[in-house]
Amino acid sequence: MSACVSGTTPHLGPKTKTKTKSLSESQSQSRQLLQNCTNFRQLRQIHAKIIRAGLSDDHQLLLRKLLSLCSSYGEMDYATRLFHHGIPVAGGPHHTFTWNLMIRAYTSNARSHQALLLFKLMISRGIPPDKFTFPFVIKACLTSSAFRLGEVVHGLAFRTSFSADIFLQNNLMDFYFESGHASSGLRLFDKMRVRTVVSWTTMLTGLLNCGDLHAARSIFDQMPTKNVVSWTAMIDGYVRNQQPDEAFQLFRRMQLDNVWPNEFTLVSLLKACAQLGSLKLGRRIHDFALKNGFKLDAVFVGTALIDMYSKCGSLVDARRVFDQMEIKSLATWNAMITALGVYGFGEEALALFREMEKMNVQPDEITFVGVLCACLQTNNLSDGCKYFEHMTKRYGIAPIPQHYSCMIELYDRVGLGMLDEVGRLVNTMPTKPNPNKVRGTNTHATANIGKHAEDLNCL
DNA sequence: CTAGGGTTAG
Repeated sequence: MSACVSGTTPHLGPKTKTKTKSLSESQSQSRQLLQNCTNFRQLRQIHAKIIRAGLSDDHQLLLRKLLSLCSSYGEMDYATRLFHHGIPVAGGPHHTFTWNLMIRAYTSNARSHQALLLFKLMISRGIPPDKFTFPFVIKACLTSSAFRLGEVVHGLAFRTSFSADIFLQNNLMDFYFESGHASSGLRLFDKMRVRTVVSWTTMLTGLLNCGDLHAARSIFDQMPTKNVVSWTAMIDGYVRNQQPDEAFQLFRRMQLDNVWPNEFTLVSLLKACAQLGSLKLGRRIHDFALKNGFKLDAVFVGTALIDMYSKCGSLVDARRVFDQMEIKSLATWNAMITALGVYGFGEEALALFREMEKMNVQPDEITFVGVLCACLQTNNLSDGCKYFEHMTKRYGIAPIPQHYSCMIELYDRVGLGMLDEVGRLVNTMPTKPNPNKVRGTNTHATANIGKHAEDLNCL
């Protein structure tokens, strides 16, 4: 199979028609091929074939298929060129779909700025937006923090009949809450004539994110129907407010309501176990997850388990879960490295970090909190300095207060007579250290670690 | 003809 597709500039091919095959025939063939397309390489081959075969008037359909595939492969540069070559300049109402598709594609590929530019172009070209356009654009405003523009778009939609659309209203509520204008979000919610469970849950999480647990609970109690997302949002609200008992109470009520938990629910409950330091409860959740077919490779659950075990005093179980996970995320590595460091296995933590590097997983600042903590555990000042430099020079990661705390503590313990070095380090800090926080990086339930000392001997 | 939203780790 030839991998080489001529040229990198995509377009939708010659205007002249082929004589060998009927157009509808080759078009349905291309459609079939696109249906089974699994990667970008294949896509380019199919695209080349489409160009060779020529296209009928109905080529918008193939264009859309190509565009949505590009979007799912993250190939937005290719999609952009395809779009601008393939979209008719004049445009008409039936092309709105294609523009919407592109706007959404940019946003879901972290290019919401381009999504907004395209929306402006769409308006200036006179392509009429429809009820799908506005929610997509509001989403783009949210992810690119374009608050003023969001307000303008809201106003624009308000002058159309689309402002009554429930999706747009939910989106706008979310937008106002997320950009710190809770009162606007609240007003919108109050004015809504029809509300879905999503409207209520958006309201609920909006209030939780403002830190208003009471108002959130009141909304929760007023909800006409609740689903697993609403229950989980409320449970997680209690966890975030350090009320694990309340979280579990709610979980029991949820089960009485015959609502089945999902991965999100389990993650929240595991966080609650960690707060309680209850290994017993944590193991029960773990058993529950295994019995009910929740995969550890659903990375979030696996990582939450590692964190729970480590905070509840069982490093062995944490390590076991880690080793069982075939798919690991950056957070998974971070959780395990941090756990080893906290338990005093500094060498093992550093070994794991090197293994992570070998697997080409890019570390972040949290990774280095774990790494520097590990150096602190082994009182190894030279390692600490080495990794501190490794972090800033090799990875270009800017130090955060916890890094400085670790380093200062290290100098303090090991580097007697190195006061000059400490002073130099402090002077490079963007913000001055908070003495109360110097030892505050360890959130583990330290009291439990002693109780499970036998676990440590197994390592 | 075909689309869209709300809860996730350290």
